[in-house]
Amino acid sequence: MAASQRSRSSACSPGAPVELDDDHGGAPEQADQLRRGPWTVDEDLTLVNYIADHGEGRWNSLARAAGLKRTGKSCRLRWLNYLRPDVKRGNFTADEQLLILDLHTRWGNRWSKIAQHLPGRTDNEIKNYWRTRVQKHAKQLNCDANSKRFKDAMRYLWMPHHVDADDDHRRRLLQAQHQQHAADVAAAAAAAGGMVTSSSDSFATAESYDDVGALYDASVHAGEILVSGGGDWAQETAANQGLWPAAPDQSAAVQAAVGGGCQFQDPELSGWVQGFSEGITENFWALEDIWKIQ
DNA sequence: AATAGTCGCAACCGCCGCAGC
DNA sequence: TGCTGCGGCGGTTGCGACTAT
Repeated sequence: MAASQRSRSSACSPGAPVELDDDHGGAPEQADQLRRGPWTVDEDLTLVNYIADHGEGRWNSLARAAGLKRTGKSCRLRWLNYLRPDVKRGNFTADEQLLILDLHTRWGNRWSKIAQHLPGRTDNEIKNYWRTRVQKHAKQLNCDANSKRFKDAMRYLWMPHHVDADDDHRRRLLQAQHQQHAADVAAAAAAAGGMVTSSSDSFATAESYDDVGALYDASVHAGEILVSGGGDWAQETAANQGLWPAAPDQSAAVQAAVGGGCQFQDPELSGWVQGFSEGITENFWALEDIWKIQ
């Protein structure tokens, strides 16, 4: 679990008591014993086991009752961002990236609101993704990540792969994600001595390819997965399906789309995107990921 | 092989709004 | 009405891992 992650060994090393400076950190009598910094495996297990037995919520009293020398706030954050069984880890899929782009256009930095539409993703993860990757590429392009121009370009680059993906491909993607997820849940359960169950993750119980597909379809219907969840780009994509070339490689896809009648709202975008695709996309992990899968 | 620079992300910080008293 | 405790949010930090030289 935590052992597989890079830990943050700061001046507040694990086990080092610190003074309480949290704004609502919990029991004052424990202020001189509170720990900060990276969580240990033992702490993770304690928290997971306690929540499995008693449920989550009331974080300060939970921290005390569980015997954790952490603030309630820290426990909540650790659980929500890392320990929850339904937390999905790994790279964002093309669908997720497009969705983030679309939702960010609507809501800006409302990360928690955006995260509500990406099952298994946390606001912290989406925020980190946006700040480290999206903004990096916007910087490379010398434009604002919030600008319409940048977002149009990103949608353009991702959309051909997005719409070319047929249902089987989507299901394979989803299956892979949830197999990993199920493995993570199983690992968590094993680490917790079998006390953790994947109660909220129906995908983890899927036994066959068709099960995953059915769950996927149901989730899309239920709005849990917003593959084409009402964003303008998605509607445009659906309307234009068939116009995109089935590209054998990344550069060919971009070239074909640029020269293939793609209509940009910004008349200058076509040439700009072409330059982008020639110079920068090799660093764009999302595209690599997409093509790797194909 | 050593060093410097960059990246990714877990964890922390500070603020806000709400509920209960 | 003001105080206190709490959950939640967005922004920021800092360090290990990775990459370039």
